[in-house]
Amino acid sequence: MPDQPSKLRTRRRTETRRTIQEHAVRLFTERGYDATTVAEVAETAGMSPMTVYRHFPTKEDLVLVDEYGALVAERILAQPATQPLVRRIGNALVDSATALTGREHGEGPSVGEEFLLARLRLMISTQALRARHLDNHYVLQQAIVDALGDDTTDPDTVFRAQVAASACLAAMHTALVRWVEDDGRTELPTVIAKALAAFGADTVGVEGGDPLT
Amino acid sequence: MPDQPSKLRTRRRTETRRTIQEHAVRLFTERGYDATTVAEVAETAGMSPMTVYRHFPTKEDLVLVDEYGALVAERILAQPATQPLVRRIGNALVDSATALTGREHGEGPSVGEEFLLARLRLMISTQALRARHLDNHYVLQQAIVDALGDDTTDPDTVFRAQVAASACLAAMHTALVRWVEDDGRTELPTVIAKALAAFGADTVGVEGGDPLT
DNA sequence: CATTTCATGTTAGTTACTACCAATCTGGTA
DNA sequence: TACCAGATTGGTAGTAACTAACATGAAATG
Repeated sequence: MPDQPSKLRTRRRTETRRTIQEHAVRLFTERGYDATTVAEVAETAGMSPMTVYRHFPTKEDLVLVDEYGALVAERILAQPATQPLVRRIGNALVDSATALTGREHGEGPSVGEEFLLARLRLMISTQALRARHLDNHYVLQQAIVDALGDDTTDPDTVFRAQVAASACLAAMHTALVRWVEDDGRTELPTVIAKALAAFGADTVGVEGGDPLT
Repeated sequence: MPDQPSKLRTRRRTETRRTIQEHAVRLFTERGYDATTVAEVAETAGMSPMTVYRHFPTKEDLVLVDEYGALVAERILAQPATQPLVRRIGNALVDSATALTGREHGEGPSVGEEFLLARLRLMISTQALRARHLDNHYVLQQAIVDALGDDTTDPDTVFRAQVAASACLAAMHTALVRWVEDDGRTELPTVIAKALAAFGADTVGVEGGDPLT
């Protein structure tokens, strides 16, 4: 039983995955998500529909790959537990976004970012995709709460963590939408920080906004 | 051409709607949502599948009826515009919940509330339903921003309103989950208020929590 | 080279949903 | 009462997203 099932096989595997996904996103963008069938995607990618289903369990998964979840959970752990909840979570979200869309100052969206933008455009404009994307946030929320590692015996503590996580994720999603509407011209971490600051400042009232703004 | 197409017709219409929905929720709860076909629901309700689809465009809509959206939008307008955003929205959410689950003090869940609980249990445990439910929040968010009626020319103001609305709705959703896990023993408005206070207090930091807690 | 494992293809089936047409029923009118 | 217009329902056929079961070719291991 090979722990690393032979480099060549896994390479081809991820290769075909990429191929399928790129063709899918392109077709969806051109003709619309609902108007494109999985069979058409398969044909364009030069394979049978079954193969597509083997790599992506549902049509939605052709667009919704979650590179984000693992990053966030990892960065939550890096935050000092002394900070207030929303700050720990917020920082982790901003850091993850930085890691995801790393670009040099002054540059425009990179190639990878253009792909991300295309996918997000689909996720926001298509009902089915938007719904599943928001549901992914729901499980990411659980991951964050777990990563926070606060006292899990006290239901009230858990509840507060859940509220903080869901609220932060919602703010981040709003930031994502704005980022897309701006075609990614502003840097993503900046927009997310702005969103978090906005809802933080408003919650406080008027007493001096966050310097992040 | 009768403007009010004869009371009796509309009455029967809403009647069959209720019938279908009750049978559907019961079957879904007993056998599971995915394991129950629309054809089975139709048969149980004593009608053809076509009729079910005439009354509910999708299987998901058999569970997801939104009595909440209109209430919230209406109550946003009732809030004084001097308050900070999250308070205006939060108050509207709590008030709407009160209106929705009005019960006398000391009572347990009413009949209507039991039905609501059953539907929410399905919405939370079933992927497809949970996703669509969260997506409904997404459109409710837009309704709230519109109802706030703040300066729509300044993109930053709109952005802040969107962030506040989405964060509040996320907090409310977390409250809903908790309410369901508690089988509705605590009163819903109380739980929602607690959630909003939690994320408000945490955002502020430590400087004196909200008296709502 | 033999064997086992994996990626792919084929076929047939289920189910949500749509389009279209026919039958039936209801509410009001001549 | 007889009748008409519109609304409600039913039936049939079709599309498309999946799933299960089996066969085949290529690749990795011994």
